[in-house]
Amino acid sequence: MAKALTKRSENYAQWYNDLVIKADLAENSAVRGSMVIKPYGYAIWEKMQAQLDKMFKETGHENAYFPLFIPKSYFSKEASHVEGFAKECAVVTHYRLKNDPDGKGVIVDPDAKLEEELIVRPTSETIIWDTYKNWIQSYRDLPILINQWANVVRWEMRTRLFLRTAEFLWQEGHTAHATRQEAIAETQQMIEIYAQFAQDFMAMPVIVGNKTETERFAGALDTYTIEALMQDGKALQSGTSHFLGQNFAKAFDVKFASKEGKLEYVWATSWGVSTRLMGALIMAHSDDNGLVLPPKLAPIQVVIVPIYKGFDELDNIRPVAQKIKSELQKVGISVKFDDRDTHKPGFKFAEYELKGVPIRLAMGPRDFENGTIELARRDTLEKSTVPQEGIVERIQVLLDEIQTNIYQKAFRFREENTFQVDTWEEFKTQIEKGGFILAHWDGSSETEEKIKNETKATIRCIPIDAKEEDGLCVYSGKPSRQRVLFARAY
RNA sequence: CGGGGUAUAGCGCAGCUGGUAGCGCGCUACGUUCGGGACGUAGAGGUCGGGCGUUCGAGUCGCCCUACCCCGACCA
Repeated sequence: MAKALTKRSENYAQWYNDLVIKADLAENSAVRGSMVIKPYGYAIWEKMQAQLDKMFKETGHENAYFPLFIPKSYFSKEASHVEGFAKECAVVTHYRLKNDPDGKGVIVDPDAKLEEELIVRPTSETIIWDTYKNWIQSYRDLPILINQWANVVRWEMRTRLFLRTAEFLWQEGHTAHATRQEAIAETQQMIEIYAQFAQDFMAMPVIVGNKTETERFAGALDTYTIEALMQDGKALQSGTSHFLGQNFAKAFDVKFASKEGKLEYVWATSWGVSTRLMGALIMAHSDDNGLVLPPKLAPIQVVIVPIYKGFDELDNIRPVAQKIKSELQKVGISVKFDDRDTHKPGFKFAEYELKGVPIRLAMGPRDFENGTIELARRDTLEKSTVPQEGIVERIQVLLDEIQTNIYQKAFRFREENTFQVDTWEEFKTQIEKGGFILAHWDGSSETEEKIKNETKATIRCIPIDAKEEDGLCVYSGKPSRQRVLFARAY
């Protein structure tokens, strides 16, 4: 009872915060805006990482690592890029401390000032393109398909655990190509990988589309995004893939000799997802009892809780539980047998619900007598008593079923909260209620800006699968050829 | 950066018109419990964010810092 969560209906933001803390995913640190990711939260991130890393490697990418610090001057090479990040950079100006001559503590040694300040990377395009310059001379050196797993720092004004933190973990892919076409194909391939990951592993449906010019990545010619709808009706940008054109190649003078012997600038892409995905995962599925994790990303897929009075009963149960555990492990299912004597079953039930473990097995004396076991699924909270015989197959099937079920639940939610809107009045009313709005837009940044100012809604993306359809802009009444996706966003 | 708030035990909080700090949870020990967050008994734990001032006396009053939180502004 002490751990009761705030209800989603009472205060969604508070619910989210409570959940992150109480499910032991992360906590605020002593440093403003920077979080400590706790072991259980990190375990989920590791599962995400492992799967994404596999998908990147399957598509020919390799991992590398570039420096945390970037010379300040690099940021002045690509104008729009620096403009996008300048206001949120941490800057290293000195390299040494010394004892405060006036008393206690330490001070920054004024004699240890750096010739050129170093920027803690907010993203690595600049240092990577400066490096690629030395790697690329000929078309034979292309493509370069590199990813790095790293931390980055963006000095955000306001932060929220996982969703926006001053320091966060991510991967950033940076590729170099001989042709425009190939770079665009790469950009599209990676957004599709993100979409596939979101849907198949996070059980979270996403809309794939292009950002408008104003919402684009600083320095990109085109930005693809996956947009997910959270339970409170707000959108969460969950991954982006950028076609950078020749902007960075020109800024860092990266040219190659083509087959025809001509010197040409390289074509670039970059793409990334971050620990923000944790926020997406939490908000997409969880309920007032706690986390609901898709089996494919759950650090513990099955937990076995023994119920007993006295150690003789536990001694009966233990071998049966151990046997089930090892049989499940043999087929690749992660299992925890929680035989802690320090907590009662009811406590454990509540705890694993809070932590979103997809399947809970409970076995007591009654089950021991009858050759049964109690099986509870987290997504529906349904309990049933089933025979121990065939439990492995049953669980294998059920894990898949849960994975599918929570995807479908999220998908249904999105469908029920996506609205086609054709008038400005309707738009203003609907945006207050939340959800995705599909509406016509005249394609101008001015209109986009005005809509944002009046409603706080932004164009999340221009969906790539949008069908052509003549219509009138919901704001300006000017002609439009397709609907775009509006929402209020995180 | 604007507006609002908070700072007292590990966490959440109370402490009125000033008199030397308390509650719940958690923690430790022992016992009884154990099929949905157990109970009893006994304990441990606090320079009251920092500084200065008023006062015989400050968690409490005044001033000044600092940090954090919320709402806005900002945010590939």
